[in-house]
Amino acid sequence: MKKNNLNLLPDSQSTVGNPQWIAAGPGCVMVDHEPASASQSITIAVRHYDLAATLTSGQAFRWSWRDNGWIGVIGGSAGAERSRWVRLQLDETGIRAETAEPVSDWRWLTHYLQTDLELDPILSAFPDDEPMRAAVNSCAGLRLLRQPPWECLASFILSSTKQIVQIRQIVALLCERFGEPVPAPDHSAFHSFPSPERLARATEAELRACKMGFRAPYLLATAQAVADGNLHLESLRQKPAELARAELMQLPGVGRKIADCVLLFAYGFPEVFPVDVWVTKALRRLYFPRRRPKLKQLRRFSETHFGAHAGYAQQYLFHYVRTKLK
DNA sequence: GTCCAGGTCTTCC
DNA sequence: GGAAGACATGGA
Repeated sequence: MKKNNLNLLPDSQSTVGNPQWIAAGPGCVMVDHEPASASQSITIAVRHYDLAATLTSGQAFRWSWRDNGWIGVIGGSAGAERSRWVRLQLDETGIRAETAEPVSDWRWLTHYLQTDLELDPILSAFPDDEPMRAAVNSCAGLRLLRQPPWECLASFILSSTKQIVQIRQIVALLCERFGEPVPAPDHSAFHSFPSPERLARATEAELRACKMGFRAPYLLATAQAVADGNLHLESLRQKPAELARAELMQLPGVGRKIADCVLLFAYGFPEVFPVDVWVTKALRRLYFPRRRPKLKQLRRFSETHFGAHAGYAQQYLFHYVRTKLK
C-alpha cells in the first residue's frame, strides 16, 4: 500500500474564501466554530495521520484518489445529517479539506476522521511483542474512522467473501442507483449512501443487478428491519459491546465478524477485534507459526492479548498482513 | 482454468 | 458443537 509522504502533496490554495483552521490532534485543542464563519475549505492540524493508509485499509469503501486528493462522500448518522462531497489532502500542516458548499460546523468531518484522537497512548497500550512492533512500524499513522452505522453495516454485509476492490465496485453501483445526488464541483455526479428506507423499497433483482449476488436478500431484509424500526441503530451506542453485538447478529447476513466490524468502525467500541481471513492469517503466522489454532481459539487469544485498544491493534495487523506479508 | 476474497447460513453427524 | 457445502462474482 502506498503511503502518503508529507512532501508529495501540493499545498494548493482555496479559490473560495479563506480557509479555516482547526487545531486538533495530539497536544492541540479543538477550536469551536460558529456559523458566522462558513467556508468551503479548512485545514485540520494533525500529527501521525496516514491519510492514504486510513482511507484504503478496508474500513470504508467510497474513497478514491483523484486530482491530487482523496474524494469521498461523508454521510450523517441516522439520516439526521446530510451527505457531503469532500476532497482531502494531507500536507505538512495537516489535513486540508474542501467541500462543494460552504460549511460552518466541521465536526461531521473531524468526527469521521477522528482527528482529535491522540494516537500515541493507543500505540503504547499495544502488547510489547515483535508482531505488533512490526505492524506499527510498517504503517505508523494508520487510524480508525468513525463511520455512520447504517453505511458501515450495509457495506460489510456486502463484504463477505469479496475482495476490497469488488466491495468498492458494489457499493459504488448501489450509491449510483439508490443514493440521492450530492452537490459536487463541476456538476460531477456523486451520490449519498442510500438510506435503509430506500433500499427497503428495492427489489432483490434490483439489488442483484448491483453485482452483490447472494448478499442481496441479506441487505434487503436488513434494510427492511432498520426501516421498520425493528432495530434502532442509534440505540446501540449506549449498550455494552456484547449486547450491541447480539442485536446486530439477529440481522440476516450478519455474523460475528460483520457485527464486530460495525462495532469497531461505526460505534468505536475500542476493545472489539474482528477476525477475518486476513487477521486469521496474521495471527497464525505471527503468533502461532508451528500450530494451526482454530477460529474460536484465535478469538479467545485476541480477547485477552491485545488489551483495551484491541480494535486498533487489529487494524494494524490487518493492514500489515495485507500490504507486507502477502 | 483455478483459486480466493474483511462470511453466513443450513445441513448433517 | 463442529465440519462441510452452498451461495455469486470477478480479480489475480
